[in-house]
Amino acid sequence: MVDYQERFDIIIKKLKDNGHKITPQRIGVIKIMAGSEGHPSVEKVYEQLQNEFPTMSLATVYRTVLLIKSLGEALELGFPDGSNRYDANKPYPHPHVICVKCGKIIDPDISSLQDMQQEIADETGFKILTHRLDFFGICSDCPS
Amino acid sequence: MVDYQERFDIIIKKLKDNGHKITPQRIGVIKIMAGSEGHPSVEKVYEQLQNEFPTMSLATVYRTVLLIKSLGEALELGFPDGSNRYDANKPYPHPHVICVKCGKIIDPDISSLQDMQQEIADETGFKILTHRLDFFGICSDCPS
DNA sequence: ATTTTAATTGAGAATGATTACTATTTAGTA
DNA sequence: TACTAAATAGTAATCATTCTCAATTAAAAT
Repeated sequence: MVDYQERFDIIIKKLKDNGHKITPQRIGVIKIMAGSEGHPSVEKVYEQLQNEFPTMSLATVYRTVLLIKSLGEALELGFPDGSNRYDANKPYPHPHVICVKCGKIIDPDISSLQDMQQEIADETGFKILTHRLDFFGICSDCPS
Repeated sequence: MVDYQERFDIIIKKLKDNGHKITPQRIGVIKIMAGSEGHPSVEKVYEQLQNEFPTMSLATVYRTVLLIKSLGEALELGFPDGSNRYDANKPYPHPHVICVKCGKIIDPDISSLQDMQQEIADETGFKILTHRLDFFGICSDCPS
C-alpha cells in the first residue's frame, strides 16, 4: 500500500498540470480512490460519496474515473461479467489474486514477472507495452 | 494449434453427452470456433456464418457460445473496452500476446507459470482455480 | 472583490453489447 | 410418421456506461 497522502497529491497535481479544475466532487473521488486498497468499483465510490455529496451524479464519478485513468493515474480491471474495478493507489500493472466468492482482491508479491516479459518479447517479436496477470480462486475467509 | 477435427469432435460429443441437440446452426458455430486460431468475437463468428445461414439470429450465436463456454470447451477473453473474444481451440487458461493496433492475438510458450501459481497459493492462502495472463503490445506487422 | 469564461456538473436520455421472451420450427426418439 | 421437448428467429428488455445540454462554478483576468 502506497502512502495515501502522496498518491492524493500526485493525482491532484497532475490534474492541475493538465489544465483541469479541482472541484469538490473530484477531490471526493480522488480521496477514496487514492487511499483504497480494495480496488473499488464506480458504484462503490459513488456510494461512499453519498453522505458528503447527496446530489452528486453517477456520471460525475464515471467522468472523474475516466479522467484519472486517461492521465495514467488509475489502473482499470475489467472482468468477464462486465464489472470494472479500479486501483489508483498502484496505477502501474501488477498481479492480482481475486476471490471468486466474495470479490476480494489482493496484490501479491511476485519476483519473476520482468524476466517473463523479456522472454515474451524475444519469442514473439512484439514490443510489449503492458500486461495483466490475475489469479482466480477462493480466499481463506470463504468456505471452499 | 490443436487439431481442428479433434476439437470439433470433442465439442460435439460433449453436447450430445449432456443432452443437447446437434443443430446445423450449432455445427456452423462450432466449426468456426474449433478451428480458429484468431480468437474470434461473437460478431466475427456471426459474419462468417452469413453465407451459409442467411437467416440466422445473432442471439443464436450468443447462446451457442455461452453453451460451449459453460461446458468448459471455450475460453472467454474479455477486454477493458468491453469486447469479448473466444478460444475453443485451446479452452484451458494460457497466456496471450495481444497487438493493441490490429487486435491480433497469439499464444506464446511460457515455462514458469506453474511455479508462479504455486508461489501465489503459498503466499496468499488462496486455493487457486484459474488464472489469466495477457501481454499487450505492438506486433512486428504494425507500425510502432 | 467582481467579472468573465470555459470547464464542470446534474439529471436524464441515448447507446450498445448481451440476454430474455415468445411464437414457431425442428432434432431426436419411438 | 408422429410426438415432444429443445432450439431458433426476431425482437424487446436490460444494464453499465456515455452523451447531451442547460445550469453552475473554479479559476483567471480585471
